[in-house]
Amino acid sequence: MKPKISDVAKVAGVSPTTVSRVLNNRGYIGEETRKKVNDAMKELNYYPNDIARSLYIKKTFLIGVIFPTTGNPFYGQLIFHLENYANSLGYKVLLCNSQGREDKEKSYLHMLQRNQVDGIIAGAHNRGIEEYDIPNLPVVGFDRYLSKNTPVISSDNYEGGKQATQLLLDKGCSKIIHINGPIDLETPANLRRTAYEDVLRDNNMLPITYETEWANEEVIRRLFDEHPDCDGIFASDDMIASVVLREAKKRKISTPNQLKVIGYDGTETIRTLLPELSTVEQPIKGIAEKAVDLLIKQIDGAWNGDQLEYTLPVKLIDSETTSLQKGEK
Amino acid sequence: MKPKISDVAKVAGVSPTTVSRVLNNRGYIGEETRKKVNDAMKELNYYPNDIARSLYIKKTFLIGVIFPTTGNPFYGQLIFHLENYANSLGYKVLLCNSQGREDKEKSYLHMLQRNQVDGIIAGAHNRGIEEYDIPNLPVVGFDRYLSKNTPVISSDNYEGGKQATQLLLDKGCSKIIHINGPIDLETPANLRRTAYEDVLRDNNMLPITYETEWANEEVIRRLFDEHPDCDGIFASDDMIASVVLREAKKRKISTPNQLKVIGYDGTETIRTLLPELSTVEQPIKGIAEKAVDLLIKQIDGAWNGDQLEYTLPVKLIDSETTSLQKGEK
DNA sequence: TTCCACATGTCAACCGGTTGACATAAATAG
DNA sequence: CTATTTATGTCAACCGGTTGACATGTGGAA
Repeated sequence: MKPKISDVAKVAGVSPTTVSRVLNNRGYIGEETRKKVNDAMKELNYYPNDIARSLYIKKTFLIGVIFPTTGNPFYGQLIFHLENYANSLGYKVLLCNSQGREDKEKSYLHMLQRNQVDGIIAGAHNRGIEEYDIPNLPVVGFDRYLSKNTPVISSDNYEGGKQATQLLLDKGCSKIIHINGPIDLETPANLRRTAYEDVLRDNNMLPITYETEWANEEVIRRLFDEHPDCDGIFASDDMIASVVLREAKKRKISTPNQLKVIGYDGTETIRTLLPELSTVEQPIKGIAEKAVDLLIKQIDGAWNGDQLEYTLPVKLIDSETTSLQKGEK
Repeated sequence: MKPKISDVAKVAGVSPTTVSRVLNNRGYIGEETRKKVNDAMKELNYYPNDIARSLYIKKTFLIGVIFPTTGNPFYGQLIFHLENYANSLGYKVLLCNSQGREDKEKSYLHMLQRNQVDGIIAGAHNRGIEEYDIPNLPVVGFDRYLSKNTPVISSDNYEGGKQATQLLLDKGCSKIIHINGPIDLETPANLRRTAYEDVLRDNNMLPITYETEWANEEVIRRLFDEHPDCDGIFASDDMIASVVLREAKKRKISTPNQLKVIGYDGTETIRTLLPELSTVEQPIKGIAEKAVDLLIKQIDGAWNGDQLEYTLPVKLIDSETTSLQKGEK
């Protein structure tokens, strides 16, 4: 059986209360006693039962993290930073892969409540769920409006969309098409599209947007079929951009000569595997830290609740797929 | 304050014990009573406190998962499947990104014990830690020997290494170099290297292996500098392979004509971003499910402990970077 | 000498749900 | 009409650590 406080007390020759005092640094403790207790803990390989502790103090130091899947490099990296930063602040992460499925997300939400998590960070690409309005449960959203009172962290989607579109224009594209996720998702990421449309209209060009949930080849083939004269594509994520590049290659459309492509996200994985892809890099680490900070502020009751949206700057990466070719304007 | 069992009992007009009976389906319960209780729970938005429950039943349904980082597509995907499958069996996942750092891994190990996890799944690329020999704590390793009694899941590393090397040979390569992780890590993944060396020696060729912890450009540049006549590279993971491809391109070495390259892992991410890369695909989902099954078997005391190594089959993907070019033999 | 900071012990309540023992009563079966 | 099954209540112990109240005893300062 696992040793408990009373076992440690017995070995150390002190009372259980004293052990608890050592554990929590409360009251007066003599140096030798502290040593005896610590030695006993080591000898018994004792680790305090945090479950019991949590029950009494009504705090678990657990945070639930709900995202579509760690398998996607963007979320994988975001979750890495979330966990890493949370850990450095003494919090632990309960992982939930919702796969964008409403039913899974709901059941995770219940599970997290049963497990008495101190707070939840939930992320983009899930359909609307009203149930995030949980009394006394701090929540932070990423690129996603969860309820009227939950703060949302995003990168500067409008600015990113604007810069990406403007870059294609500057590099001489005359027919620019945008590929985005489904617009019915209520997410700040839609601002990328808004920015794209604004920039095009400002330049008297017609915005055309294709919608696709994932990096769906079929949609991209359709795009090429319907717009053979397209010479610039702004994809709302790098995976989609890479499929675009591939399809262009298949059709002997040269990049960047005939077609310029820019993606979105700029994960380390993409920067390693596909450094030639121009993209808009999101500050993933910054997003993660902001989200955790904000959540813990809520947990500690130190959040005044006035600012609901937090926007972090993006960085344009002008790489080979948008290079200005000689001979072009 | 959060409602508790006694609050539910009050609203439903029954005793706390009856509520518990409904919750756990124990003893006799009348249909109307069950309904009254369920209604009361809904009305109060009641979720049983699993912390309290765990304390009594001495079981948390938590499993700790320790891997270098969810940011890497391979681990990200593996962890996705681990969580997903564990979830389907009623278990929850506590996420730990060790970053391959021994100190972090140790502190995670202690954290997990304090949190009373039912078991731990830990993965490759961490240096040796003796402390995995924890009495009464089920552990499963992935591609990593944790202690003499912990079972290890791996894909068939020897077969994978053999097939990869053989493929390069079959496609006509005459000087094949291998790039691997540090050999001092005690992992079954070293069998990839063993297989490579065996195959080369069987063909009277000299095995040459470069070691690198990560996808390190410098090592790869050195390889090209020192062996300009190399015409086949077997990289022990796809990230490294992609850096090889890039360096080759930089040096105007054409792939696959002058140089054939094959990687290892075959994650979805790589298959999407770099489908031209030949690789050895690991059965990630299968690995995850086997690991969870084995862990839960241990937890349930249903593991006899006789078989310590579990090997799953790999799949060779012969794509463009190893294509046989016309004109070559 | 007196008082107070320091050090430790004893005891019991508490966190919220689980479980077994036992009591009671209605419905159903033999 | 009795025996059994079904349905529910009361009560208390328990899981393991936390905390406050209170007692006791030491040594040093005033």
